[in-house]
Amino acid sequence: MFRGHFTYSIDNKGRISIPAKLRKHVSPEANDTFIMTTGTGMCIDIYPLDQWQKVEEKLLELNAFDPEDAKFIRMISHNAADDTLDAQSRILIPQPLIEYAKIEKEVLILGALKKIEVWNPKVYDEYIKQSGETYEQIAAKVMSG
Amino acid sequence: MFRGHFTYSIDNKGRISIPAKLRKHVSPEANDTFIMTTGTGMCIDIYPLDQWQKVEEKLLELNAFDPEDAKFIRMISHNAADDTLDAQSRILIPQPLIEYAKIEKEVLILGALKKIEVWNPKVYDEYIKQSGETYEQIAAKVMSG
DNA sequence: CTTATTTTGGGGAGTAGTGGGGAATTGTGG
DNA sequence: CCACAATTCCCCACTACTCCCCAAAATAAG
Repeated sequence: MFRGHFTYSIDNKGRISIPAKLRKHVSPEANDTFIMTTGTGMCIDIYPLDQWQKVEEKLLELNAFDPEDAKFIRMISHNAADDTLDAQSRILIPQPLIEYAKIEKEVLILGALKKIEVWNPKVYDEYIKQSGETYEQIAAKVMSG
Repeated sequence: MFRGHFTYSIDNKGRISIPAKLRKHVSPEANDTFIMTTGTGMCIDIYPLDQWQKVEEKLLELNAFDPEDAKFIRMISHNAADDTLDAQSRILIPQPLIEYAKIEKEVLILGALKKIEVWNPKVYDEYIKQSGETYEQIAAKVMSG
C-alpha cells in the first residue's frame, strides 16, 4: 500500500520519477508497468498494472452491447495510458493528463493506498482548504462503524 | 485489453494506422487480421480476428429463423469487412463505414477492452456531453468494492 | 568525508505516423 | 473473350517523436 507524499518536478519531456519509497511497495507482478488516468479530483491517478487489472475485471463483466455499459467503458478507457519505468524509474505522462491536472513544474506525488496520485501542489492546497470540514470531522464521519 | 485514446488521421485512400500501443495488445492468434463493422454508437468497431470469433460464436447461438435475431444478424453482417495490416500497420476502412461514422480527416481511435473504436472526434464529444452521468459518478460505481 | 543511491537533464538512434507512386487485380462494358 | 477503368495492394520515402542511453546534480547513508 502506498503512503506519504513527495514534492518532485516534472521535466520538459513530461516525465516524473516514481519515488523510491513508493516503488518498494509495487508488486513484482506489475512488471514496472503503470496505468495513468484522470483521477476523481483535479489529479492524475497512477495504478500499478496488477491493481488496474482488478478494475478491468469488473469492466469485462459489463455488456459491451448495452448502451449505458458501453459509455462506462469508453469514459474510463478514454484517458487511460500505460507506460513502463525507464532505467531511471520514470514514466512519461501524456500531455492531455498534464493539462487536466493543470501541472506545471512542481508536482505533489501522493501515495493513496492502491494507487498513486499526482497533483499540482497549489491545486491540492485549494482542494484541502475548500469544503469547510476539518480533518477531525471527516475522520469521524468516514471511520465510523 | 485495449485502453487509451489516440488522435490520428485517415489518409485520402481511407487508411488508418493502428497505434503501436494498441498493437502490443493484439494476440498473435489474430494474425494481423481485423474485422470492422458498424459500432453501437456512431463509430466503427474494429475487432482482432480472435476476438471477433467470440462474437461470432454468440451470433451462432441466435435463432436465424427468429425475425429479430435474423434482422440483427443481417445488420451486423451488412457492413462487416476484414483486412490485414499492411507493412506500415494500417488497415483500409471501407467507404460505407467511413460514411456511417461521419469520418472526415481527423479520427479518434479509442481502445475499448476487447475491441477498438474509431470516431469522428466531434461526434464523440457530443456523445459524451449528452446527458448521463459524470466521470466521477461512473468511477464511483465501477471502482466500488 | 567518502561512497552509494536517488532525482533530474538531455543527446541521438531507432521507430511510428503520414503521404504517395505504380504494379497487380478486380470488375465493367463492349 | 478482350480492353478499359477503377480500385486495391505493395512498395518507398519523409518527418517527427519516442525511447534508450549516458551523465550530472542532489540527497542519503556509512
